[in-house]
Amino acid sequence: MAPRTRAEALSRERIVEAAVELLDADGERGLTFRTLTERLATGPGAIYWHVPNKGALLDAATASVIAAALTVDAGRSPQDEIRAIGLSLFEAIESHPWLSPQLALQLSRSPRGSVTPRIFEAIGQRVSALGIPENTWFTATSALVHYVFGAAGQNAANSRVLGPGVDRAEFLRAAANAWEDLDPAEFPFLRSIADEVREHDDREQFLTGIELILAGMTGGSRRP
Amino acid sequence: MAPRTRAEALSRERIVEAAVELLDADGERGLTFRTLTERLATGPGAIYWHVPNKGALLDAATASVIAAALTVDAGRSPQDEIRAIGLSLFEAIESHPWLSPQLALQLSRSPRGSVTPRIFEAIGQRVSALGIPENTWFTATSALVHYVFGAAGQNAANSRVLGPGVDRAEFLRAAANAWEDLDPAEFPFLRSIADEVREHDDREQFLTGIELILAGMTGGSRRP
DNA sequence: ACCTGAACACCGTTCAAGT
DNA sequence: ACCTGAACACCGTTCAAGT
Repeated sequence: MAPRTRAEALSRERIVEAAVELLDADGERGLTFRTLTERLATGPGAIYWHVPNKGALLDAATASVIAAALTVDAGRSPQDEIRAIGLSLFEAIESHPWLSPQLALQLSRSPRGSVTPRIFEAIGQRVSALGIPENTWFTATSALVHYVFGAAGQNAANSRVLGPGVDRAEFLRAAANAWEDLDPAEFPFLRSIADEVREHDDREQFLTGIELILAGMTGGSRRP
Repeated sequence: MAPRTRAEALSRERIVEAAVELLDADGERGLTFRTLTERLATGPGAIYWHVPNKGALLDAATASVIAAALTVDAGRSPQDEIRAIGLSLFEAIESHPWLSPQLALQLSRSPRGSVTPRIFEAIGQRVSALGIPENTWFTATSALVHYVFGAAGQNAANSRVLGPGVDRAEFLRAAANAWEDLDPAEFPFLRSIADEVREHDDREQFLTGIELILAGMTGGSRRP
């Protein structure tokens, strides 16, 4: 993490880029105005000239990573593209775990922050191509987006715990073992699925969840 | 927010209780060791005697609110109880918006933090009573939990933006109007659902999403 | 217009000292 | 065993001053 000598002039893009690198390297706590100024070989005042505050900087970092994740190849069906977008977001959050709480905050802020609207738009376009009634589009899209965020968030949290040194299979095994040791009276369900936890594949499970929602949307019964 | 004279001795419970009150009143930034010591009429050292650090305090506050939300009356079917638990969590997060990012963090931490396992257990018990194949329980439960968290998180964010003074209908109207003004080429979907956004009911939409997943689980086709 | 860097207010946490 | 409160290291942000 050697401080870089200032070749080019400072710019909003260079600041955001450096912020993403710091976040990727050390998580939320890796990004402070001290680490940032050191990395960019400048002072805090210079950064405040380009960015109004730290929140805006986090927003910009989030937007730049998500925008890249939302561009996926054309698929052979809307369903395929929904799977592709979901998986792309899933992987983006997996490799940038700091995105998860950030997205949770972004989710609101009305339609101001451009991130959530873009995700809604990307998935909604495919939902509207599924051939389901127009008055179900909004709800169906919301369900998909919420599921993706929830699932990806959990996964991000896992990969955060894992860290660089920890083996994934090892981690799952330990978690499953811990669940098996829980009080049978209080946690019968967790004990019953411990075996499955040990062997499951995150990505596959994520996609199966999308499948559940797609099945409910296109084939399932509607609520009375 | 008058500082309370110290009647009873300090205890972990009294500290957690005060923390929840401060969080409810002013969100995450409302809880600092200064506001907490002022409220409890004591010094920081006294709090550190009962609680190891701020993270643990937030965990305890989360656990206390979630535990209350997870106790629901017996329903007439597993589906009914799943709806009841989902709605109860939804409402808990709605009235304690600080729960949302906190849950996102809690989600991982292996099975250590007791919160996520309890939610999994509560929903999983009902899923296992649905009569679907045992090897689908884990994935189905995960999908439900992730959906609940994602949806509730969005709603929490909304209610955070709303604040005490802002009208809900007003807020939705403004959001819908903003979406209608977006570039038609870039955001055709958001424009098309603006009307629906204006009139939708959060709680109903949330439950319909649960219905989608339930339908996918019990009736829908499975992925080839 | 863009950058410098000292200074400010505030935060979580520690710890020697009291009872 | 439980509490006090001054002190420490660190944080985001400001702003007068430079170029």
